[in-house]
Amino acid sequence: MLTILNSCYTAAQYQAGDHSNVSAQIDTTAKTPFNEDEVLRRIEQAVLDHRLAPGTKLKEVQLANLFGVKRGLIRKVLTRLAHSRLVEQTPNRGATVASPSVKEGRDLFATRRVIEAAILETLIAKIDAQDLQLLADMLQRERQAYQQGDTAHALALSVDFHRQLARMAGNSVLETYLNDIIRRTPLVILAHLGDDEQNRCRNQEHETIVDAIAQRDVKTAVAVMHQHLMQIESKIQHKPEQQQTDLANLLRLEAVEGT
Amino acid sequence: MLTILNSCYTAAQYQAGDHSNVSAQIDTTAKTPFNEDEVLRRIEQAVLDHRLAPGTKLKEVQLANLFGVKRGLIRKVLTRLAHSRLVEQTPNRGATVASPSVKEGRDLFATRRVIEAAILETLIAKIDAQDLQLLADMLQRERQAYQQGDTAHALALSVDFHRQLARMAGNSVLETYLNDIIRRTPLVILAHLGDDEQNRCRNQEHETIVDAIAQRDVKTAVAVMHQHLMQIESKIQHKPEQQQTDLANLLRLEAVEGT
DNA sequence: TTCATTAAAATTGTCAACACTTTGGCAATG
DNA sequence: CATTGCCAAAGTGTTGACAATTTTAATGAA
Repeated sequence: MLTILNSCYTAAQYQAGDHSNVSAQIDTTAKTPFNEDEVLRRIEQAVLDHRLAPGTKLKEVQLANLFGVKRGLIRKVLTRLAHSRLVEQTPNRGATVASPSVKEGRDLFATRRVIEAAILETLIAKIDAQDLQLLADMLQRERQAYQQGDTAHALALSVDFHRQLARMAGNSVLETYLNDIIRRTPLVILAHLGDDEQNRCRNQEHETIVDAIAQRDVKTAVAVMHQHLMQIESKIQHKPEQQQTDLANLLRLEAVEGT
Repeated sequence: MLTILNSCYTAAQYQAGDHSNVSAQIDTTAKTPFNEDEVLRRIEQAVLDHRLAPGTKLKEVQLANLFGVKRGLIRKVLTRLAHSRLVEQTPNRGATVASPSVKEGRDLFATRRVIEAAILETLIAKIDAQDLQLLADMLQRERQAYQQGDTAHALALSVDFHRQLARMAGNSVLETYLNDIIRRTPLVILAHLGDDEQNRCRNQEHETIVDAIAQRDVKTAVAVMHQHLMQIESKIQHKPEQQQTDLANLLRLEAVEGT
């Protein structure tokens, strides 16, 4: 299982249509019967980690080989991804990683401010000491990751922070919407900001938000959150050209760290 | 095409599994090659019109026969409906019309208040005379439908009003979310309120909201909208038993009015 | 009756094979 | 040299047949 995913084959082989080599390796070694949800999760994660660039073509057979699953399964996954707007599907022309417009990016951020504000308001009205402690612990870990320079981990924890607020607020619809927005945000950032360090959540601001929550100060919490998100949103404007990424490398990499 | 849909066969025939009769009728007369979107739209519309009760079983072959399409297409439609939470799918056990819990109903309404407020705020900042006139026209038609006692039409127009505000606001994400909520609301109402006249938008309040918009009075508009939604939300509490509805009748009916 | 047990029927899930559409290159044409 | 028409290759879309699972019905024992 690890063998497959560590084994080396060039991207050229995929793109030239030379799949025989790959298929062989996967067919023989593939002891991991990825299921639908698992495949979905991995592609989503690749987007979340800024490893899948907007515009990347997602071919059904290529993905099927890569994961060692039937094409039908990939088809279902692509449809689901399309529904959450992570990929765009065009009839007879297949699927590509979505490339949100500047307008869509702004709408997304504007809506995010509204949703996060609602989450804070709901959360502050009901949060208890235990949850506050949990948040404090998360911040601790996040700070640590930043200090150790583990950017990838820090990014993941930073996303988790926002998700955790939503979960604690206890409104399943708000939570779903926030998760939807979070999944789509990396594509906006990649398409219109570039993958800078700057364009990420700052730990400092997360701490300020938790302080305000602890004080039950809705106004401050919302204001800081607003500013926090604006920091990134305000930079959305220009659109550098998009590079076609090497699918195999990206997904392979991720597959290694998984079980 | 109309022939099929007007022709009479009892619900018992479906539920007893005697599909041969139905299939014959549809196979011979079916000149309407419903496509995926059309099938989806009709089922959604049936929910929106309070014609499909929560908990109704949706069998693949039954639907396929009813619409005169392949099972594969129905399968895709059901998946899409499941994604927007209008139906619930359980592996190997098929799909049923969703039956949202009281908790989910409350979350839905709470979120709706947030979204509609954001829409009003955005809209008031940019609305022009032309759009205001359009809203006035819509209200006019809505009032008329109420006065003529055409409840079904009034309900449809009432929903349109909320949708139109979202469209005019110009934030595609907010619009999508509101539409999502609107689609799911009838199920909550049916499951926990019953199909009373009372549990619907009041035209009067829509007029008040438009007045506030015209005055660019965000605070009032949001307050009235809040109250408007609360009126319905506050009643969600008890849950009468659910009747299993006769699918054929409902969808047939709808099919007749369509093109 | 009530509860297991089992067989049959109904329903959902999967897949390989085929059909259809798009893409890209090449040659002929103007 | 640009344009058009054509063909093969690469992709995507569909379907009928079969596999797997759940539901229903029937049977029999306690």
